[in-house]
Amino acid sequence: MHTKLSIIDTLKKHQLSVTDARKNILSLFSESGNALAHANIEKQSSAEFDRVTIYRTLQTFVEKGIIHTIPSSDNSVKYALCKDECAAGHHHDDHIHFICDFCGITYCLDQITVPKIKLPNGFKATQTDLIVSGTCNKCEQ
Amino acid sequence: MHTKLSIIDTLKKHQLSVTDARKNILSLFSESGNALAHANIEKQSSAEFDRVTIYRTLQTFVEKGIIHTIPSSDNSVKYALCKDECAAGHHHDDHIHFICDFCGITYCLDQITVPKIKLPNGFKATQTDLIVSGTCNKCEQ
DNA sequence: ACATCATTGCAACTTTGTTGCAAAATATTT
DNA sequence: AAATATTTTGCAACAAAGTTGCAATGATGT
Repeated sequence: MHTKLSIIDTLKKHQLSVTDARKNILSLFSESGNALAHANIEKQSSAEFDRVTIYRTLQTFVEKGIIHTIPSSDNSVKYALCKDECAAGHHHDDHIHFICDFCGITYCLDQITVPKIKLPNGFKATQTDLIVSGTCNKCEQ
Repeated sequence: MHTKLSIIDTLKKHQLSVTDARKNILSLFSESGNALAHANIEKQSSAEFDRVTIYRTLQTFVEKGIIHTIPSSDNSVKYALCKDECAAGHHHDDHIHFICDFCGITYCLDQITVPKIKLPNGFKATQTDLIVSGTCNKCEQ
């Protein structure tokens, strides 16, 4: 097992200067545990930071390998914390994302890994995203 | 095997009135063969149809089961023709989508089906999207 | 504490998506 | 085939989402 890095240590580890916006937004992710969309962040850290700052912070975090994007069908990309093995430019988030149709929460199902897919000749995969949607364990009756 | 439906027959089959916009946009899909984003359609049928018409047409096609959406990480949902088994409200597009990082083309790899995923207790899947990105067979050297 | 470098907020803008309504086109009835 | 009913389209106006340049503020290392 590994020890959980503090917010500040995580930023320093990725050679980022420690600012209020970054500390705040990063802690939103670790507190929530699940994926967040830009809109979520804008509401939760309400009126604290400029929209532009949030855009740029998310962008920086993705570049540095702190968070990764999760594709979606409704024009609202979500972001979630990467596992520790992710480094700048090298994302290794081969787990499954589950989007609940009822509560809207996006879960990272770290336990389940994406099965290897055999592609047709000439196709080479660099990234694989598996997005499952349906009903989560809180919303089932 | 099944016989390929004409553009007009496809529209009628789904109880849609046959209009220029629908014929035109639907034929763009069957000619291209691959997935198209709203932006592609707006360019290809340039200045012919209002932006709003394209939005509404795509929405209608999705509702009727003529096309399906393909999630993406860059805030640009793409659309592709459904296989014939799709009906209104019931999409059965359990194939893999491949997005080429170089040419940007999104392929529907109909040959390969998405493997069944065992979810944690309490999670029920209604839809599964598998998006692979990398280099396609035209762009490899 | 100071100088340097990076980050933030503001303003202005572009792009993307939505809604209401009148005009035009399609479908339906006689 | 013409008249009516129903849908669809385009326009305008708007709302939301994302981008860029630049001055001011804040962080970092010596």
